[in-house]
Amino acid sequence: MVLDLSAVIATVSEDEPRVLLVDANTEEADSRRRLPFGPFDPAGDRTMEEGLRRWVADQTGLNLGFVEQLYTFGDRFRDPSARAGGPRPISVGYVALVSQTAAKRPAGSSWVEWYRLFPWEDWRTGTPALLTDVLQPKLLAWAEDAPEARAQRQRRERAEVTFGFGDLGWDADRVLDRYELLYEAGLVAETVADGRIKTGQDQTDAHTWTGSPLHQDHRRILATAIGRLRGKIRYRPVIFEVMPPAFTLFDLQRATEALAGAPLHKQNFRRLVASEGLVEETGQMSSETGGRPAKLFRFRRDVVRERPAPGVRVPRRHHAR
Amino acid sequence: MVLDLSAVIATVSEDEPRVLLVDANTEEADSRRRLPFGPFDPAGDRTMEEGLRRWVADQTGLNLGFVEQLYTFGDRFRDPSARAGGPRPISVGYVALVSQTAAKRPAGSSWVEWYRLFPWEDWRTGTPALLTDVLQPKLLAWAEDAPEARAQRQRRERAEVTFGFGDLGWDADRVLDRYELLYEAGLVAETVADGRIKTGQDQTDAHTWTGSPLHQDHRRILATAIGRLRGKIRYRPVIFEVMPPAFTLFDLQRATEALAGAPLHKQNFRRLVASEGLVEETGQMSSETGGRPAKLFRFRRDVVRERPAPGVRVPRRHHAR
DNA sequence: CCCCATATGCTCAAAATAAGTATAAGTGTC
DNA sequence: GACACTTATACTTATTTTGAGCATATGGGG
Repeated sequence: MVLDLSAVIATVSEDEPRVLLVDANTEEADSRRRLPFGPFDPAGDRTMEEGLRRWVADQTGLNLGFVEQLYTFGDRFRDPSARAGGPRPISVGYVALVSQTAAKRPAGSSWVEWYRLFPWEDWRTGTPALLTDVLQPKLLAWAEDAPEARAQRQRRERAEVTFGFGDLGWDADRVLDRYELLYEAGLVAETVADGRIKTGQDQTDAHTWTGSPLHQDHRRILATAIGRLRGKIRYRPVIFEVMPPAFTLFDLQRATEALAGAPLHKQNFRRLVASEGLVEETGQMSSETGGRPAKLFRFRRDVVRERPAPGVRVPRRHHAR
Repeated sequence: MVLDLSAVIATVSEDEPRVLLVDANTEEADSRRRLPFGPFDPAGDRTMEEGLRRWVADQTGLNLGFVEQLYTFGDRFRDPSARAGGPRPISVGYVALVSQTAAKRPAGSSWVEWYRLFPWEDWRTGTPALLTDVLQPKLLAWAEDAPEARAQRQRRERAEVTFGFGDLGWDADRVLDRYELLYEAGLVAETVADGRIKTGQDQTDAHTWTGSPLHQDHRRILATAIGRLRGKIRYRPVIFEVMPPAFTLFDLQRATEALAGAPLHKQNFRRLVASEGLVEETGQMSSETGGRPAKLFRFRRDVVRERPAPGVRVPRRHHAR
């Protein structure tokens, strides 16, 4: 049994949320992009989080700000290509945020826009076309494909709830549920790569919307991280971890929208952020906005001493537009 | 390195939330009460959750309903009595709920009211006297006790925020933060037992409010579980996991209050539960209430197909009364 | 000086919350 | 059987929060 630590290191730059992936090794035959990972050294590290910070600094030169343990992934067949036996890989997954200004590009890895890996999660410009045009029909077809009527209904209802079809509404935090459903339905690159497709259907075009398959269950770990971050921004001021020291309120809004994957009402956003005491004016202005110059703000650290659960107000659910 | 699975198995009976603890072994010298735990068998179990269900059924005869992974605990000195070296214990903590009707008492273990382990967390009958009379002054004294003014202020502010002193308000979900602070301040039995008390003060009376120390960091795992459950009841119908098949609305309210540790407004509670479609009438009545007979309700399973995040409305924060 | 773009301030209706009052329908007491 | 007492349930009201829009401010570029 081997225990390692996997890190979802995220940031927001140019209004896009990004995650650090280690490039596929072109030397190897079946290499895939993967999350950075390191061993856990029980002798050397006092805590797992400390161990994580250490090897991330060693490997990437990044100094992590916010770090939180996500989940421990230990299912058999995490790596379907290695069913033969061998040591079972157990990973403790972590999510970490770094400031967009600090996010240089470590050698051998890349900052990948996470909505290129989860395009159905990006509702910032309305309901994703992929969802209505491709995934919804394919999911319903998959439901029909079940052997008996009962299973068909169950599949259909599960799809309706997790994807908010009809007037159910989209629950932004359920990223993992949606990924798992798509995996089962054979609609992500990993299902195909894992050889789990049983039907005669050609579903290899999943690559066109999810990109190439990631290593092991790393896209699942990523989905867990995105869901956790979306929940977290509501009651902890983690959004400021990805911001530069000074920013306009609209910058802050776009970063929030990037993580939340949903558009926000501009006037209300600024009203709430200000009234909750999350930010304070720096006194300076930014004239890079193209129109009227915007005031620059900074994070008001005192807010954590004043209110127990300070975060940006983001609706958990929203509807198609 | 050893990996095991620890379980916080909780229920609510007679309006008290309870957790299953394995009794201390009176044969052994330094034995303490502990959470049930079992090994993780990578060869036998397909998933960790499956492994957990298996050994819980074997050891206790309980069939777990809701099960959720909590956190993986891997700090060095989880067991301060075993600093010498030796294998480092890593535990994946789980929280599980069982119905109060199914909760028989397995041999060698006991259902312990969790507010006997965390008396400051029970606000159902108002602000706990222990908090205002004992813990608050002792925490402030501990803050004063810091070596320099800066550290004093930091300690004081940390105590004020996590315990909501002044008009800050109590954040019911921060159970772990509060336990950790009390541990550092030497105000729980474990600090004393771990030999972490440095000051000359006699603080062994922590036993009088926390009871005897639990094994290793098991009270920390418990605190994590309570916090998680309190958050969870708001957006998942987990409260019904501890209810019998039929119940009155006031039964449901008391179970909710038990987990949340806060009183709820009766009329509003029933209005919300009904309007959210969480329950439906069974058509029967209960006359065991002492006054006017109450209608019996059952959980409406369909609610999870209708709304993405169905849960009981419980305020996250509340104030002293 | 006018147009355009964005920032910022303010209003208003709808919805959700919080906290009552009022009434119903049983049990037990005398 | 009248009455006190207990709990259940229905309904009202004030307040806060939210969602969405309109109006105005202030820069840059012709």
